Amino acid sequence: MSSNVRTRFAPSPTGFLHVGGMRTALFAWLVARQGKGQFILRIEDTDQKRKVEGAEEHIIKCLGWLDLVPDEGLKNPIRQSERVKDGVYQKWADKLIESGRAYADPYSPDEVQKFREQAQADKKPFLYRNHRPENPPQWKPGLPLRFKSEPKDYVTHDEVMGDIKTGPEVVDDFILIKADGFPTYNFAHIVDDSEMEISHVIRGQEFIASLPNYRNLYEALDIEPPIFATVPHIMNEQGNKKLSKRDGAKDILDYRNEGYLPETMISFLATLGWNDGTEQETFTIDELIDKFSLARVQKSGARFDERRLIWLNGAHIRQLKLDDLYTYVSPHNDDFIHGAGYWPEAAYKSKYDQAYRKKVLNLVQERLKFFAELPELTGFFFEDLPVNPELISTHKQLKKYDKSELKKYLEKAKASFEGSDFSEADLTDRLNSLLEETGEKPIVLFSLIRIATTQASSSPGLSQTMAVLGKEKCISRINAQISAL
RNA sequence: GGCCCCAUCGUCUAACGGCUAGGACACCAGGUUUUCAUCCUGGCAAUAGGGGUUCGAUUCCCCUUGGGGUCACCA
Repeated sequence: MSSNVRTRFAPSPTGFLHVGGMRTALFAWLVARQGKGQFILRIEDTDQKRKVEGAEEHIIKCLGWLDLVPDEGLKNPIRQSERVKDGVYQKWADKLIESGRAYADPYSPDEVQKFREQAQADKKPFLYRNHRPENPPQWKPGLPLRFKSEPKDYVTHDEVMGDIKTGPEVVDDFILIKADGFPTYNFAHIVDDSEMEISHVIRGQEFIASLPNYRNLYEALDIEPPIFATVPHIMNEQGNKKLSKRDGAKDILDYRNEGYLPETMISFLATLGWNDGTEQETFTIDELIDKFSLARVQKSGARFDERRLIWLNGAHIRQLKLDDLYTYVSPHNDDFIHGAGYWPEAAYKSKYDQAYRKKVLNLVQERLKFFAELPELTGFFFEDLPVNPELISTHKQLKKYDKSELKKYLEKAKASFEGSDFSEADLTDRLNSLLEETGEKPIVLFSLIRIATTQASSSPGLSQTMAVLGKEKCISRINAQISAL
């Protein structure tokens, strides 16, 4: 066996990928990179019934988004269904039949189900081998082929979980080849991992109970087992079950579509159940290649807390250069952004140019948590929002004021702004003078002007915002507010 | 029910058997002369319970409790 590090991501194409699956892929990719080995994508499509159209393309797209590019299996995906056609699994199955380690299962699914229900009624785990037929028929296609196990004690080492001790009671005769001729996962992955010289099998916790069965099959097949690494599940927000699609887990591409950065997702996934022992909170992909280790992966499941993801993305966005941020939020040719990109539609009307949009973006960069928030944050920069009386009637200070008084202040402000060149500095000066003139507190006067000029519940700094909006818009909006009072 | 795994603030987590159990998210308060946000400062908040071993236990052992996984012709 080669000592080369080779890891694989082996999803079944049954739907979209969520953070749990994506994290497993990331860990496998990291182990391959840091071992200077290969990362292989293998599509486990042996269940014809559960196969979902487009799922394979989706998986590749997800890997591409995070730049976890497979060294093998990308251009010509390795599909188990095709290996079935090539007779790969049959060849190994024949070996087992010859050596007496596989036999035909003569029972119908209903009969097996009865055994299972009996075991359940007796409050005992179901073991098929308790019903192992004495003289099984000659195996032929159309019958399930079962592994003839040789139950025994095992101590199985797992890179994450440590040594797992099990007794013979967990080793059973499982199905190798189904009646439809396709191999089960339990059989196919072992054959494939061996033929593809996979060194580390990194997968979710749901497989840990099967490890003794796999050990038994490895022995029967005379295959040296790979290194096992069992990664605990990511739990849902309530923490009571593993994160699942059924349970509302989001498609990983939804995060891309909502405007999360790939580097955010990488750092988030890596630190969900792993840390390097220091107080470092975020990691670049290069730091992860350098520092990641399976041994430091948490043994218990971590809950998925989207708030941390949101915070992390905001932090990454703030660090972006303006031009890079602009590229991210603008329309590109990708299949997921159309028309105005993340901008409000109005941002692409002819009167707004790139320079204007960049000025706007610069003002909202520090408050942007994900790109999909952009229309809400910037709408008023591109179109006049209708006067919203509630902004004043619910304002904790302004609601105490008489409308005629507010009108008076707005008239004064307008008069001052008429003479402004609308540079940020001049506007700041004028706003401060207005404060002295009226003797009002900033919270009152500035809130009033902010509401009049934006009609939004919050905005960037007032003089900055006004400078970007320009004189014409500000004056006309103040007029609109005055007549609405 | 059998088997396996797990157990530190609300959440993610740190702590060769040895400081007042540390950090981050979230939340709360104050500051950065408008709001929101950013940034800064401070605050709240945890070793599931019980036995051992030890001078000393978050750490090692046992029991209990709790949580998760698994017991498919799904992966």
